[in-house]
Amino acid sequence: MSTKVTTTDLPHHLKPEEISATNIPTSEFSQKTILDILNKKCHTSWQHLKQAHAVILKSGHFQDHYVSGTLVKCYANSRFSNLELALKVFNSVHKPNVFVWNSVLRACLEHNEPWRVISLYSEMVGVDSKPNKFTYPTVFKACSITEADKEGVQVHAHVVKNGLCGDVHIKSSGIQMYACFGCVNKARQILDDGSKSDVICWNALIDGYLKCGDIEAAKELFKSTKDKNTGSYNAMISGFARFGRFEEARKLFNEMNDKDEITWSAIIDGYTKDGYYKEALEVFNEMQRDKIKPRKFVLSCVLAACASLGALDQGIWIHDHVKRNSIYVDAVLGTALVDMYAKCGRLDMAWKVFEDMKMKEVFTWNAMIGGLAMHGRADDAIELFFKMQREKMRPDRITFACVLSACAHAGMIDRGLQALTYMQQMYGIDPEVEHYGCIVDLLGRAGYLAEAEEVISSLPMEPNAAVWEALLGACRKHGVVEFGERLGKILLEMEPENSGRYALLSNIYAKEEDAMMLQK
DNA sequence: ATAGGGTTAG
Repeated sequence: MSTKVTTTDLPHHLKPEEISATNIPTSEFSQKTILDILNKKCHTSWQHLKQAHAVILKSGHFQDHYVSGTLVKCYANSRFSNLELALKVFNSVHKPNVFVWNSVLRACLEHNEPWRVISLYSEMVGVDSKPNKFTYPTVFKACSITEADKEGVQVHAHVVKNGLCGDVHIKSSGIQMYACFGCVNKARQILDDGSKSDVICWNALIDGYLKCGDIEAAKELFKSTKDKNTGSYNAMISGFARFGRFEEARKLFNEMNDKDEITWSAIIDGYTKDGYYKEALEVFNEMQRDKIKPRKFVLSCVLAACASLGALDQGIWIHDHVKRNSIYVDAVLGTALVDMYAKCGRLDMAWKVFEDMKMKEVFTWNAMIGGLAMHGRADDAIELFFKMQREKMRPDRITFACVLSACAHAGMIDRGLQALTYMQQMYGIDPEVEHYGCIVDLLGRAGYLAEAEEVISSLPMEPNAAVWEALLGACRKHGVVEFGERLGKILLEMEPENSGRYALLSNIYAKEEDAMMLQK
């Protein structure tokens, strides 16, 4: 092994002086020692990782694929996890073997770059590095996430060609993938291909049937599954809850002996999605009596319920729980907190959480901008909207809906119309029905009813109920009875089950009565 | 020898 290191051997991020600073005689490092260091120390200490990297380069162990593959994993999975560095290391490996390839594919998947997984996989096949049974679950999953159905089918063909059909890991991820594409029959074929399946394969198909809406097939399969585990129940419960079939969900739930956090959050989330917020909070309390420690999944669901109920006390309790247990506030949990505080009228607290968050995603900004908009603080909302762009966060269609609604609430017609143009020209986002709803609201609130109606009649799509509702609200505000009445009837025809519409319509009549009383 | 699968969410 060569002990000399030239700069061309180096992944760019490691400077020559960082390598020479390692004065330990490299001959003392065997492969086993290096792997030990990588696996034990380098996940938490950046310093250790860089030193180990230097030693690996100096000692020539970099050519050892077992070592370089592990190094790729360390850069991707350590606490400082950095995909770009992992890729740099990978790119400097000469003729990577299948282990190194698998490590880099995994790294991309875990860093939410499924497209990269697919393109690296085709590169891998192109350079004739033969994938093995560890490669395919990662690639199938990447195809599922990106809904790359053509690629997925091809990859499946490779599995067949390589004679790996019988592997249960490949089977379960393949079933999951086909179900994701809506090809539940293909998924079934994989299960029934004659090789052995395990409970995870069965669960994947149960979930597949439920995702495709075939509840009866799922029930049938669940019944015939011999060794059900918690996951089998969880799949059924979340499926039932998704379709609003709470009695059946609850029945299975009650039958279970060992519920895990997923079981609880499946049912809590089901209630929240269907608007049964009180029930969601009750189940959450039940969960605590059962001594299951809630973590971020459940907490985010419960916060959503608190937000909708305006249950500030419960929300604060959850925030305290997060702090007491030093639960990491990721983008989802943080956004749920911001949203809860904002909807409960505590913009100050929402702002504090927002500012303290390290990981903000576009939906985090949306929650804060939307919260400000909701409370009529249009100027602040717009300012935040610009700040977001200064921080290189790209607004999406929801951001613009929030900004438009801020303008509508504050009666800023010109700014609202500007924002709409800006959205199209700067970000190439075509306005959708939700944006037109905001524009109708914007014009209607300010009393430009004819213009608002004009917008509706020139819509490039079918107006939805929210659009008509915005106009109806405006009619009510400005006491235009006949027009409002006509609209109210349109709405009742569109959504007869929505009782809020009756209230709105009756408000219009009430306003008319007031007017008549005044005339007398 | 090393590495991989299903079920919760925004």
